[in-house]
Amino acid sequence: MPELPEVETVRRSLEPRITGHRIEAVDVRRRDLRWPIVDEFEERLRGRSIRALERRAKYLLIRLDDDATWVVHFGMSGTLLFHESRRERFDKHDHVVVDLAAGGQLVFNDPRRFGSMSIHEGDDAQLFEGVGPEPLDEVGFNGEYLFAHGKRTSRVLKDVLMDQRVVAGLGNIYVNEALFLAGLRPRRALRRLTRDDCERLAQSVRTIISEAIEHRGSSISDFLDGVGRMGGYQWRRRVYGREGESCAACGSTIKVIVVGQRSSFYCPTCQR
DNA sequence: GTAAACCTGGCA
DNA sequence: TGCCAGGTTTAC
Repeated sequence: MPELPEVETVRRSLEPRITGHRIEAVDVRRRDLRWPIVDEFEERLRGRSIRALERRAKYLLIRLDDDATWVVHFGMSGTLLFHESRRERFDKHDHVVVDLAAGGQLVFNDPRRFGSMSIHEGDDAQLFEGVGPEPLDEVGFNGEYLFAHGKRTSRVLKDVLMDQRVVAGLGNIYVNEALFLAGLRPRRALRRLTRDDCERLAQSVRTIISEAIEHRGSSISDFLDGVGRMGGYQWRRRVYGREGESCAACGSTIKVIVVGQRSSFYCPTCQR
């Protein structure tokens, strides 16, 4: 589910509701997520106040008043929902329940358990070691960066953009959409692109990610923000999940191929 | 590099 | 029943 725009949407929805609040109780109902929740998790959170909410790549970073960070990754199916009043009955996939002193409650739900949660001490450097630049950072991520990277790899565009070490936060939906906007096929080799191609591709990534954040992410099957609202970008998809439909730009039939084990949707006419 | 693995639910 | 899914790690 969540790529960068969805995580950012969760961050924005939760920020005004939980910033400054103190954590009163923590109930871990299931510890075997993608990485097991450590035994000390509850005691590290209990009594702390939430100082700020940030995001890096696809990680939600909940800053605590002791300078530790509560790190959340949503995997494919995770949600973190804020409830104004506490609940007592839980779904079988509600794995972590955090009660706030003011009366609210945060519930982490994740049917597939590809998500994870941990407490990180100190600064973020080691946490994000090897993670690529944010796509909206024009200094770290731009056409020249992609062009230079192309000199070091024979990989195809789809693989490169999906690689979190190259650029952080993109996933299958938005890589497909960015490649459509750039007019480039998923199987094109990065090393074969011109500087102009790379510039257009970097710009397309930024455009798609910005639009997706504006529209509060994509709810294709089950994404919800921090208060249970669906996103709106699913209505604006141009290729992802549209196999067999006609391209809005040219009318050709959208095709799907598998690249790097993931479905890649593209318009055979608009993308070359 | 490429594939298989993790896990559950929904749909053909 | 089998295949597919917004992700990431691990193992040939």
